[in-house]
Order: sequence, then structure tokens, then C-alpha cells
Amino acid sequence: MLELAYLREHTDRVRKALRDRGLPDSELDAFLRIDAQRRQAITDVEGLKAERNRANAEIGRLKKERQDASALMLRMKEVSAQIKQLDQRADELDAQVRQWLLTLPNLPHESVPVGRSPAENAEVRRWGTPPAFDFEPKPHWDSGVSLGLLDFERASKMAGARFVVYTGLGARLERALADFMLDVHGREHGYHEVLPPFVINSAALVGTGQLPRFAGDLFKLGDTDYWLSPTAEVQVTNLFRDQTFRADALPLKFCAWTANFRSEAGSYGKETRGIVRQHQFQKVELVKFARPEQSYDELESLTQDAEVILQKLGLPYRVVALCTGDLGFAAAKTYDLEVWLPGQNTYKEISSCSNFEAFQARRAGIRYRVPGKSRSDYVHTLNGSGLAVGRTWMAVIENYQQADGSVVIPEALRPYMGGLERLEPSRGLFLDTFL
RNA sequence: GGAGGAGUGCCGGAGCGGUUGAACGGGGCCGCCUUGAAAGCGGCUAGUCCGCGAGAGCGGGCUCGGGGGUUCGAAUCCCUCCUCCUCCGCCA
Repeated sequence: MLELAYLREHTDRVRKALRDRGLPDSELDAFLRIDAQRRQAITDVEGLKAERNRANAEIGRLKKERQDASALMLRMKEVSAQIKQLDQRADELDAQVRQWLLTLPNLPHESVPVGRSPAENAEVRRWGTPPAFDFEPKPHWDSGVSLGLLDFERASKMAGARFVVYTGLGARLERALADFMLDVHGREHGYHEVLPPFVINSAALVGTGQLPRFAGDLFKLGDTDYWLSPTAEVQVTNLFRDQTFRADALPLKFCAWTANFRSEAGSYGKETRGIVRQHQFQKVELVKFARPEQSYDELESLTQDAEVILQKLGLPYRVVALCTGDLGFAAAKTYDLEVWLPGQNTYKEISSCSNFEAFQARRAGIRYRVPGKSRSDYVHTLNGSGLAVGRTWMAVIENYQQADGSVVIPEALRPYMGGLERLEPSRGLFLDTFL
């Protein structure tokens, strides 16, 4: 959410930001008119309320002195009726303004490249060398099944398309990756670990920006106010909704392992193979709360913290700065980490690290205060995947595949796999061996 | 799911419907005292919104879990929702 005063005073900058994002700016003027009406209504009703307060004090005084106050009371009855009416009008306008404001995206940071599509994203750096194979590397949806690690058929039996059952060592590898990531971020990078609910309410989703605009991307639980969380960004950021940090406590860093749920509406026929795009996936999320002057440094270090996981696992990747047209709704700036997938001959997003500046903090009411200063200010929030566990899983399977069909387990991961060094090929689905 | 109880400021804890934004205590901060500290004494100690102002600031509105109602006037009365606690049931 943008600041109203900023919107009024820098309408042109907001207009440009919308255009850079490839969005229409036609509603802006109408919005500003409604806002002007709203402020007029507030001024009017507050004048009447001030009058009422003065009269009430007078009535109290008269009663105490046993004098007649009935004339004044009668007049105030009328004033109160007026207040009620005007209040309603002000509330309506305020709701309109707020509703509209909630659908307005963040302003891109000045360092964000202007562009229309992902093609205009800017590659920032590359790490690692894609492994050379003297055979045709397989995509994980082949090897994952032939190694007896994934079972798509059984997942669709109990749930449907875009779900998977990890079986045997496949399940263990998923768990090992998550455990490894949490250990690195917790012990080496200083993040506080939390394990939040996976089911959340709409207020939390409004706070981080998924609602009201993107309800269609989410799973909602029947006729309740419960939703399945699409990312731990929601839970962890909302840990401090409507609260104020001590300035000296910032920057603060949290990490969380969660399951994430996305409806993937509108992605029919896209990336239907393998575990690239699932309705449920596990992710280790990094979230930071920072003071405004720190936040861009913190974005760099957050991105590096995520990169360390890929480096320790020996997975080649590149870092991409998203252009204005590809930038998420709430983000001011985003770096995507894209891991190399030899089986699919492409780089694929495995982490998205963003600075939201005060956009989420204003929605969620997250502030900080400098001791001695009376006025609080909004924090900057940041988050990034550190990393998407399922996508890391497939990157390991594809990058470490051998000619004989086996997969070497990266050394950093072996302590988490009971010392196992290699996943050996089996004959098809693990669970079919019991039939 | 059934039956009770409770939600007030940083914390504890008062509060006959009318100078109560809120007594009192604790904590914190500042000052006095002291070689230093403690004790003692004095003072200060919410946020947010609207308007005016270059700014320091000034004026006003709102806020006693959330929302609604009664009333000239609500922390105080009524309704409703939420959260927490106790007992029963059920469960991991």
C-alpha cells in the first residue's frame, strides 16, 4: 500500500510507475477526487464532534449545579443525528479509498530495469558451471520415477493433478534438504527459526498483499475465513502485524519451513510435467524486518544467504534482476535465483528475493521506533526463498545424475542422508514393489 | 461440541453513565542528594487520524479486545464477534 500523502503529492511518479509496470493509470484521477471528498467529510464531521464535546462538558457542568440543561440537550440531539449521517458518509468514502489503495501495486525502485516482459530482466551474475554429460541428461520426471523417488499416479489417485508423493529415499531427500537449509540459515546466517500455521486468515493475506487482488491464486477452505498459505512470507511477516519494533532490534531475520499451497489457476497446460509447478510444495523462507536506510543492503545479503545454499550444494545458477513488467505486485525490487536444470536444458526460478520497502508494513501496521523520538515509522520488509525445497530436489536429481542412472548425493547433504552417497536406480515405482 | 470466567496504558490493578486519556502501585527515563551507587525526594512516561505551519509546533477527532446499538453524553448499559483461562466431552 502506498502512502496517501505521497500519492497526492507525487501523482506523476505513481503514474509513471504504473505505466512502467504495464498497468493502466486511468483510475488515478477519479481516486484523487474521492480522496478529496473523503477529507472534506472528515473535516466537517470532526467540527461537529468538537462542538458536541464542548456541549457535553457544559451539560455535565449544568447538571452538577442543578441547572436546567434541556434546551442544550435538545439541540445536541439534532447535532448527534447529523454526526451520525456524516460519519457514515466519511466511512463509505474511506472504505472506497482504502479498497482502491489496496489494489495499487508498489512503486519499482529506481534501480529496477524498465521492461515489459521477463525477456527484459537483467542478468546480474552467474555461479558455477553447468555439468557436462557424455549422455543425454534426463529430466527429473523420468529419473525421479525410475529411481523410485516420485509417485505421480498415486498422488493423483488421492488428490489430483499437480500433486506428488515422494517415496522412500525421495521423501528422505526432501526432508534432508529442508533440514540442511534451516541449519545453514539458523546456525550460520543468524536467522531465528519459526514454524507457523499453514492455514491462515484473510487479514494476514491482506497484510502481505495477496488479497484482495489475488484471491484466485489461493486455496480457500470452504465457507470459512481460512486459506491455505501460498508462502510463509505471509505468516512470518504477519508475526508482527500491528506492532512496533525497537529500532535497535533491527534488522531482524527469520526463517521458516512450511508447506505452501497454490491453486495455479490459469496455468493449465503449463509445466504440467514433474514437480516444477505443484499445488503443494515445501519451502524454506527467509524474512527480514529492516530500517528503511538498511533495507537495500539487507536485500543484497538476503539474496546471498539464499545463494549460499546453492553453492554448498554445488548447483549452478544465475541471479536475475526483474524488470518493471515482471515485478510482483508488492515488491519494489526483486532478484530471482535461477538454478540450472540439465534435464530441461534451462535455468529455472528457485528463489525470489524481494524488498517490499514499506508497502507491506503499511498494510500490516508494522513499525519501529527510535527511542526518544515520539514518532514511529514503518519498517521495510524483505523476503526470499531460501530455497524452494521441491525445486532444489529436482535440481539435485538432474545435476548429479550419472550415466548408469544413479544420482550422487552432494557432499553437504550426506550428513542429512545418514551418510548415503548415492541413489541407485530401481525398477519403477517404489510402492509397486509391494504389489 | 457443552458449562462457566476474563479481556483497561510498558506491567500489575482501580474505575456510582457526565473535566477519566483514564486513580493507585511497579517498571523505565530525567533531575536533586551522594566520592560512586543504593535508599529518599521531585518531575516525565500511549498511539493514530484530520487540519494549519517551512519547522519547532498548534488546534481538533478517534482509541479502555473488535464491531454495532441505547443516550445530549459510554471504559461504564445492551447486542454480537474474537481471543485467553477453568471444567466436561473428544482427540494427536
